[in-house]
Amino acid sequence: MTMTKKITINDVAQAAGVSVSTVSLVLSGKGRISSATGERVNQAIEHLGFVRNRQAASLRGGHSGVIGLIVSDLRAPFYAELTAGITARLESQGRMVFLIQSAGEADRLLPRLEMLISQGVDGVIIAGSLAHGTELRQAADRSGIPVVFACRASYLDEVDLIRPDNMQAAQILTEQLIQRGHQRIAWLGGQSASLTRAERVGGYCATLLKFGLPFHSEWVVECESSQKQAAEAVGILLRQNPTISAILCYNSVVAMGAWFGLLRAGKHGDESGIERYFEQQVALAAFADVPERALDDIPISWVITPAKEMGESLAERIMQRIENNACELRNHIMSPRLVTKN
Amino acid sequence: MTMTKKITINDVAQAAGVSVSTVSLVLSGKGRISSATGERVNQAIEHLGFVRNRQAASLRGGHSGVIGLIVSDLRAPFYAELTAGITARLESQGRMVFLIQSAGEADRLLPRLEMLISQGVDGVIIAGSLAHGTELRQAADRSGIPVVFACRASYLDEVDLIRPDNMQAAQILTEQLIQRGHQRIAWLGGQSASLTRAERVGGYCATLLKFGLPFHSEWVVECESSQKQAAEAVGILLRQNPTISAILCYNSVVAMGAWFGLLRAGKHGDESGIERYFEQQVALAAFADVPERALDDIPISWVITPAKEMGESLAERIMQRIENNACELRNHIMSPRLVTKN
DNA sequence: ATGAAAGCGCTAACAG
DNA sequence: CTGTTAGCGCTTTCAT
Repeated sequence: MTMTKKITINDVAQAAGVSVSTVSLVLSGKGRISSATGERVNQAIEHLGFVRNRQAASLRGGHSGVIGLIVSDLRAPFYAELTAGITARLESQGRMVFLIQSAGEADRLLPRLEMLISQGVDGVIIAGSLAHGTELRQAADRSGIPVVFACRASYLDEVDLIRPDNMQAAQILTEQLIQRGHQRIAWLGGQSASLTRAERVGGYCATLLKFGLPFHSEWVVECESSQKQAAEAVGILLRQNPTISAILCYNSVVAMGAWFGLLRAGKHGDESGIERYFEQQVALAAFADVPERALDDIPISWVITPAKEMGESLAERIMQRIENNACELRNHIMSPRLVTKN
Repeated sequence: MTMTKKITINDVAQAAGVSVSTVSLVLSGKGRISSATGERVNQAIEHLGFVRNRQAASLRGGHSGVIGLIVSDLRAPFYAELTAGITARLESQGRMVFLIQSAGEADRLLPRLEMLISQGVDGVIIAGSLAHGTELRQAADRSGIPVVFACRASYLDEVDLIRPDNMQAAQILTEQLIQRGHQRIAWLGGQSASLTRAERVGGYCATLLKFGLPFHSEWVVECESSQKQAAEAVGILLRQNPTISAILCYNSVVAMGAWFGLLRAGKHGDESGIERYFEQQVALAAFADVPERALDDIPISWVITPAKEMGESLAERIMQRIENNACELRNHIMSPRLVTKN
C-alpha cells in the first residue's frame, strides 16, 4: 500500500496558486473563471491526481448528483432493460445511479429507501413492487426527495408512475391476428394471479368482442413459463378444441414451447390431416419484454414492451422532479411496439 | 410538498436532553451509554423521524459502509446471481451496495471507479471485464481503497481475484460421462474466442486423454447460443459422426437445442435404427450458471458455476481487505457443483 | 457515563 | 474575476 496522503482542493489551490473557492468554481464550472486560471487549476488537478470528494460537496451544497434506483428483480429482462435505459440517460446528464436490488421483498422497501436518502441521493426511482407506494412516497416527501415509480401493470393514485400499456399491446396483437383472417383465437400462458396477465387478457378479450368474435373461457389457459409445460398445454388445448387457429402467448418462453408443441402435435397426430393443420394454420403471437433472438427462430409476430424507453422516460421525469419538485404527479402510460415478420 | 425542516442530531440531542456526542454514540452503538439515556435518545429519534446523514458521518468518520460494485452485464444470469450473493452477504453485515452497470465498456471503467471512490465507498468489487485490471487496482490503491475482482475465466496477476474453476467443471462432466460408459464424447457450443469456453474445452480434452480416449477436433463444434442453431448443429454432427455417444454442451440454451435436435434427428432419420439410437443412447451434459428449471425438462446432467457462493466470497474478501488492507492479494478459484439425475 | 470543541472537504455568499 | 469566511451534519479525542 502506497497510501498517499489524501489530496484536497486545498492542495490543488496551493499548487495552482489560487484560492480554494476558485478551484471549487472550476470544478463545478459555475463561476466566471478566466481560461488562464482554469487551465492552471486543471493542470494542478491532473498533476496531483486529485479526485473531488462528493460527500463533502453534497453535504455542503445539497446536491449529490446521484439518483437511487430500487429494482425488484434485475434478472427479469424487463427490469434489466429498464435499468439500462435509466442509467444511460442519467449518466449522459452527468448523474450517477445508485442501484439497489430489493429481491422482491416489499416489506424491506422502506428501510432501503431510507438508506438511499441517508446517502444523500437527489431522487429515487422505484421499479417493480408498488406494494406500499403511497407510504413510500410520503416517507420520501418528508425528506423532500422526489420519487418516481415504474411497474409492469396496475397503477396507484398519488404517485408519479410510468407503466406499459398492456391492454393496448394485447389489442394490437389480437387485431393483427383477426386481420390475418383468424377468428378462433386462444390464450396461452401466465398465472391468473398476475396483474400483467390480467390486463393483457383484458385487451385480448375486449378486442374479440369488439369484432364480434367468440370468447370461450376454456380457450384461456394458464401455464408456467416453461417450454415443456407450454408444449404440453398447447397439445391438450388443440386436441380438445381443434378449431382454434391462432394462439396468443403470454411471453417468449411460452411461445417457444407452443411452437415445439405444435410441431410435436403435428408429429403425433393422425397423419397429414392434423399435421398439416397444425403446422400450417395455427398462428402464433406473443408478448415480449425485449427484442428476443429466440423468437426469430419461429414464425410469429410479437409486441415489445418498450422497457428501455420507459427507463429513459423515468430518468427524464425524476430530473424534472428534482428541478421542480412542486410539479404535479402524473401517470404516464407507454405504448408497445409491434414486430412482424415480413 | 411538506418540506419539513431537516432534522439533525442536534434536534435529537435537544429533544432527548443530551449532547450531540451522546446521540452519535448511541447511533453507532460504540460508547458505553447507560441504557436509560440510550432509550431516551432512541425515542427522540423515533419521534422526530430522524434519519442520520451518512454523508456527513462518512466525511468525518472516514467510513461510509458502502461497497461499490461494477458489473459488466447484469442481464447474464451468472452476474445476476453473483450480484445477489454479494448483496445478501454485505447487507447482512449492515453494509450497502452501490451498484453500477458498466455495459461491458472496459474503457469507461476507470471514470466509473473514480466516481465510486469520490462517492466515498469503502471498497470496490469489479465483476466481468478485467481488461485493465492492474491499472484499475493502482488507481484504487492511490486513494487507499481496496478492490477485488471477479470473472468467469482467466486471471490476472497482482489483483485480488475470485473465479470459477472451468477446467475442473469440464473434468467432472467428462469423467461422469466416461464412468457411465461413454467413450466417444463430442463438444457443442460457444465461440472459439471465449476464454471460458477455452478453459472448459481444455478440461474436456485433458480428461479424454487421461482416460486414453480419442479426441477429434471435428468433434468440437462452435455454435451460437440459440436453440435453433444448436439443434441444427447437433443434427449435422451426428450425421457425420454417427458413433458419437455423448455431447458436452457449452450452456443451457445449447443443451436445450441439442435435445430438440436429437429428437428431430430421430424423427427424420431412417426409422427405428437412428431414432432409437439418438433417443436412447446419446447422452447430454452441460454447463450452467444457475440452477435452471429448463434443464429439468430434459435428461441431462450438468454442473453449476457457484455464482452465488462466489458473490458471498467476494463480499467476505472485500470486507477483509477493508479491515486489513495490507493483507496480501490472492487468487481464489471456486469449484463447481455437479447435478445429476438419478 | 457524558459533554465541549475541533474539524472532515467542500460550497456559497459576500467582499474586494 | 478571485479571495475570505462560515458552516453542511456528523464523529472523535479529551475533559469532566
